[in-house]
Amino acid sequence: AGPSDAHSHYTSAFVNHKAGMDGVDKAHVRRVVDEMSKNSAHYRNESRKEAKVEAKIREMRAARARLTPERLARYQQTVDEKVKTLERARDVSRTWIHVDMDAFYAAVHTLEDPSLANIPMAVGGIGMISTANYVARAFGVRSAMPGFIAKKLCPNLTFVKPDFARYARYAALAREVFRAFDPDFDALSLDEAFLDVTRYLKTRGVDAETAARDLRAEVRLKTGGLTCSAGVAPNRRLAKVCSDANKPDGQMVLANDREAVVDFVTPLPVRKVSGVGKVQERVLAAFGMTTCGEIFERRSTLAALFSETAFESLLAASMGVGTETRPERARRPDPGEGARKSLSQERTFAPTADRRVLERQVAELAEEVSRSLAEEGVVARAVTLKIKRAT
DNA sequence: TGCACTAAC
DNA sequence: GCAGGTTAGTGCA
Repeated sequence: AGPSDAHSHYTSAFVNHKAGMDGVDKAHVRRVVDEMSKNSAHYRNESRKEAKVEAKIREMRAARARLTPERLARYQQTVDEKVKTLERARDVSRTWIHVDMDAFYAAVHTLEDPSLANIPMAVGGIGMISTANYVARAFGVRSAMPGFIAKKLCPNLTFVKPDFARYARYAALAREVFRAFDPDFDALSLDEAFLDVTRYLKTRGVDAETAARDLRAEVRLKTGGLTCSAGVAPNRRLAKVCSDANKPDGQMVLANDREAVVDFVTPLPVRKVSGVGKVQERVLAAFGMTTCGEIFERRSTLAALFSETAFESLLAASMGVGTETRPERARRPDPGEGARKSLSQERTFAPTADRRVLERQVAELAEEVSRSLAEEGVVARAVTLKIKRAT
C-alpha cells in the first residue's frame, strides 16, 4: 500500500517480509491485524505517533523548498570531503562473520520437546510473542506480535513460556564454538555474535565460505541440533546484513573487494541496515530514497535535511562502510566505554486508579531494582519512574 | 539534566 | 478481552 494509506503504516510492522514468510498472504494478515487493532488504545497511540512523523516530514519538505542552489552547492562541497575521507579509510582486508541462531528460543524448546517440531508454535503468551517457529511464520505469525492477534491468524498456535536459563545454557554451547574461530568474539545477545575471523582464515589456510560452513556444522553438533545462519563480509555492518540473506540455516559471503561491496550495497533497501528503523525508513521514503544507492546519489539533500550524526551514519551505510576493527571493551568495573549505564524493571498491568495497587506496584519494582543493584555492587546516581497510562 | 522518541534484541 | 522488557543513543529544551 502507498504511503498515503493511513492503515498501511500501522500494520506494515507485521507484514514486512521476514525469513520464513515466503508463502504468507500479506493482504490477509493486514486485514486481520487491522480488524483487531482499530478501537484499541494502542492503535490510537500509534496513530498519534504517525501524525507526528508526518508533521516532521512536512517540515523537512518545507526546509528543502527553502534550500537555495548556493546552499546546496556548499553542502555538496563538505559532503564530497566526507565521502573522500570515508573512501580513504575504507578497509576491505578484514573478514567478519555475523552468526545468528535461527528462531533461537523456539528451536531450543523444540530440541527438548520434538513434538513441537511440526506444529505452529510461538514463545511468549497472549500478550506478546518473542519468536515463532517456521510453521507458525507461514501463517504470518512473527516476533513482536501480540499473541491474541497471532491466535487469530493461526488458531492452532501453541504458546510456550519463555525460559531464559535454558536459552543461556544453549547460548553457552554455541559460544564455545565461536571461541575457536575468534577467542575475542563479541556477543550481541544470547543468539547473535560478531567474529573477526581474519586471523583464523590465515592460520588455517581456509576460505571464508568453508569457515562459515564449518562454524555452522560445529554449532549444530555441539548444541545437539540448533541451526544458525552466517554472514561473511569485510565489516560488521555488512556481515549482519548478509547473515539475514539466506536464513534459515544458510550463509552468504561478501568478498574482500571494494567493487563487490558497492555492488551489494547499491540496490540494498536502507531498512536492512541495522540502526535504520520504521521511522527513518518512512522519512527517507518520503524523499524518494529507499535503497542505499538512492541515498548516496542524493547525499547533499540528505546533509541539508538531517542532523549531522544521522547524516553521517546514513552516508557510511550507503557506501557499505562499517566497523572493521574490534571495538574496545572496557573491563567490567571500569565506568568507561562498555560499562552499564542503566538498569531497570517495568511491568504492564491492567489499568487501575487504585492508589494502593499502584503504590504496591512501584514498591515491588523498586525492590527488584534495588536487589539487582546490590547484586552488581553498584549504586544509582539518578532514579527514573516511568508511567504508562491506559491511553 | 531531563524528556520524548527511535532502535535493537 | 488480550499490544513486552531491557538497554542504548539522539535531539531538543
